[in-house]
Amino acid sequence: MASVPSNFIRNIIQRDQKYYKHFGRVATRFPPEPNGYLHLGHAKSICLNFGLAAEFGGTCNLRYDDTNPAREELEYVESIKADVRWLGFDWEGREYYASDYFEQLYDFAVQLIQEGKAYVDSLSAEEIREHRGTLTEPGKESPCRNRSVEENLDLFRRMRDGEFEDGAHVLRAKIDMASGNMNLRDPTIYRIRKVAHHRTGDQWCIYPMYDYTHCISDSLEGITHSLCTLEFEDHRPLYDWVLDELAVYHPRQIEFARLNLSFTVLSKRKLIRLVTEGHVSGWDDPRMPTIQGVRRRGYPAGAIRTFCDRIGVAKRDSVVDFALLEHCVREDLNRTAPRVMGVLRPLKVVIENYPQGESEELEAINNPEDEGMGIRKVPFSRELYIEQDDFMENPPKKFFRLAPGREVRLRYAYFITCRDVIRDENGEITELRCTYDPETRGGDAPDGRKVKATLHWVSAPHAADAEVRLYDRLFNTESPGAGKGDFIEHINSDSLEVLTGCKLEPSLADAAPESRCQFERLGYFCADLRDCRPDRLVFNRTVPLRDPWAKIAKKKK
RNA sequence: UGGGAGAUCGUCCAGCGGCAGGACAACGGACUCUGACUCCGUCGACCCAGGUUCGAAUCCUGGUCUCCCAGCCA
Repeated sequence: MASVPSNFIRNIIQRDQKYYKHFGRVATRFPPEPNGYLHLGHAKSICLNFGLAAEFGGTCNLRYDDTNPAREELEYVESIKADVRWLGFDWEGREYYASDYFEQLYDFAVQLIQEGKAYVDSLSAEEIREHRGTLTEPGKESPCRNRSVEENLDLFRRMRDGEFEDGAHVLRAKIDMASGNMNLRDPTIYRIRKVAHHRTGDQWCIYPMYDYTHCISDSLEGITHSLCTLEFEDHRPLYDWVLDELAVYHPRQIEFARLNLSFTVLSKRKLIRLVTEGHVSGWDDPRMPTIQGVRRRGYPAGAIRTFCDRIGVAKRDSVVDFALLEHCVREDLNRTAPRVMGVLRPLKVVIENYPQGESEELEAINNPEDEGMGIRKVPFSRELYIEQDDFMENPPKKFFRLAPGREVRLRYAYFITCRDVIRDENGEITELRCTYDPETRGGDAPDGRKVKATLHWVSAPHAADAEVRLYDRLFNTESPGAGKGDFIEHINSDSLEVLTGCKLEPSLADAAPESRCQFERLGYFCADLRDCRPDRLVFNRTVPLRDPWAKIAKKKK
C-alpha cells in the first residue's frame, strides 16, 4: 500500500500548527452551491477538506453557498448531503448556509458604506460592463461612485425594502477601477433579485455576491484554511480586502488545481448537456462521473477516497489517467467483492456421460483474498452454460481454453473434454457435447495431470436469468473537452451494451440492489440500484478484470 | 499586448543546495483451480539559455510555453 505523499497544503497546515497559528486549531469547509449534483471533482475537494481536518484534529463544515436563489433548489441540498455522507464523511451537525448569514452580511455592507468603502451604483449592467475597461485598459469610474454616505445608506436600505426593480441598483465595493485585477474594479457585492430563496423565502430581495459572501462566511465560521480551486486565485485579493476593511477574523485562502480526468468531462455545463440532450439516461447514469453515477456503476466509496489520496494536490493543471481510478476500484473490490459465476454470452454444454436428471452441489470459495467470507454451494448438472468466448473451433497458438478434443477445468467442478460441436442450419454453433472425468470432482486430477485453462460455468436448470449492462468509458478520446469542435462528437457509441439472457449462478437470484460481486474471470458487477428486482435481475459492469488475453486477441485482429 | 498562476518519467504526485523517488500505464518474467490477484524485473523525466556554488530540479537573471480573469454566476 503506497503511503500518501505530502502536498503543499498539508505542508502549510503543518507549519501553521507547529507555530501555533490559530492556537493550533484547523478548520476547513466544503462549500458547494446547491445548483447541481456532485461529481468526482467535488469528491477531490470533499476528501481534501474533510481529510485534512481529520488528520490535524480539526473540523470540516458543510456550508452551502446559496446566494443565488435563481439557480438553487432544495433538491440539490438534499442530494449533496446524501453524496457527502455516502462518500463516508460526517460534518457532525455543522451544516451551515450562507443564507443564514444574510442579516450579518447586510450589516457588514452597511458598515462598508458608512466607512465610504462601498456605494450604490445605478448604472445598468450594460453600462457597468462598459465602464469596467478591458484586460489591457483601465476602467472608468461610475458617476455614482462619489455619492454621499447618507444617500448610499438610504438607497441600500430601500433596495432591501424592495422599492426598486431588479437591476435598478447594485452595491459595489469602492476599490480601484484601474487595477490590473478585474476583480478589484469596484466589484458588485449586492444585487436586487426579486426571487424567492429556497430557505429564506421572500424575506430578501437583495442577495450578496459570492466574493463578498464567501470570505465573511469563512470568517464567521472561524475557518482557518479556506481551500478552493485555481480560478479563484485572482479573487484572493478581494477576499483579503473585504476582511481587512471589515477588520474581522481572517482565514487564509489557498488554491489548488481542480481535477481533470481523461475520457470524461467534469464541468457542470457539459454534464448538464449530457443529461438534457439525452446522451445518458440521467444524472445517475452509470457512465456519468457524478457521485450518483459512479455509485450506481458500483464504484465503492472507499475506492474513490483512495483515488483522491493518490492523485495528490498541486497547483498545476493536469489530467489524471482514468486508468488510475479503475485501478483503485479494482483494488478495493478485489478485497471486498464476493466471487460468483455468471455467463454473459451463454454457450450450451451437454456432459454426455453425466447422468440424466441428476445434480450435485460443489463447494466454491467466496473470496480467495478473504477467508472470512466463507464458502458456498454451487449446483452442477448434465447441462451447463459456458462463455462463448471460452470455446474456439480452430484455436490460435495462445488460446488455451476449450477446443475440440481439448480438456479444461470447470471451476470448482470437473475436468471436461470437448467431443463434438453441434450447429444449426446456418452453421452457427449451438451446443458442445463434452464428457467429464468423475475422478476430478472439485477440480483436481488424482493422477496429477494439468489443464491449461479453468472456465466459469453455470448449471442450466439452476441458472437465474439476468440482464447485464456492459459500460465502457463515455468518451473515446482522452480529452473530450479540449480543442475546437463539440465534445459531444467524442461520445463513445459503444459505451453501453445491454445483454439479456445472461445466466447467473442461483445464489444471485436474490441479489440486493447495489450489492457488488466479481463475476469470475469477467469483472466486477453490481446489482442495479434502480432496476434490479428478484423477478428481473439487472447487473451493471463496474469494471472488467484486467485481461491480457483480450489484448492479445485484439492485436491479432 | 494588463493582472494572476504553473512548467519534474507517457500520466499524476514527491523533492525545498548534496545519489531525482513513488503510484498508474506500458513491457518482460514467476506464481496460479479466475489469462484475475500477488511477487520480481525493465523502460522512462527536471521547459530553454546563462549565472552563483565544491555541488542546482531547488538560488539569481533572461527567455519560451500553458492555464485563469473583462457575470448584477459560483
